[in-house]
Amino acid sequence: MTHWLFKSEPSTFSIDDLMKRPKQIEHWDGVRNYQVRNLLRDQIKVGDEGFFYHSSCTPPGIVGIIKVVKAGYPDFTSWDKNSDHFDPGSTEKNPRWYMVDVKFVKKFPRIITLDEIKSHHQLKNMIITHRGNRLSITPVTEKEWQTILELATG
DNA sequence: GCCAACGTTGGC
DNA sequence: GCCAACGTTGGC
Repeated sequence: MTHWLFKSEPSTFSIDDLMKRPKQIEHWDGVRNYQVRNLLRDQIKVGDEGFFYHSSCTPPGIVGIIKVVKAGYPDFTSWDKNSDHFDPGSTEKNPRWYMVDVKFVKKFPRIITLDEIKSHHQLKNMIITHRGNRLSITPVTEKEWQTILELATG
């Protein structure tokens, strides 16, 4: 099983929003980056777990865990003219963008802030700490996964 | 196929 | 609100 980090702006979609969804499941739509599209289509599998990261907020950081419950399938918002994520180059017959379904697993008792990640010797190389990183989903190593779990749950 | 311009992301 | 980073676009 691979671990991932899913980044979202809480003003758009937060872990609390996910908790309130029916069955606590939501599709992770709107990815419009080819590297991340490839991850969604080819790499991210049912049963994979990921951290939920809040970005563009104060403070940014990891707030909990989610689980993949449906593997990559076409992102239908891409051919919805009324969607913010509409892409005329993507059609139902020839989809360009993919998404997965994720389910809420747990919310941490405290946020693991980006500051804390950057200053931790075992976490400071996480992709999330890289300046200018624009990938909204990134792989997390086993070591990083375990280290953060320990920080979050003591 | 190069590369400058442009748009977006996201921390600060 | 600024700006660095970097992916994407489009002219050539």
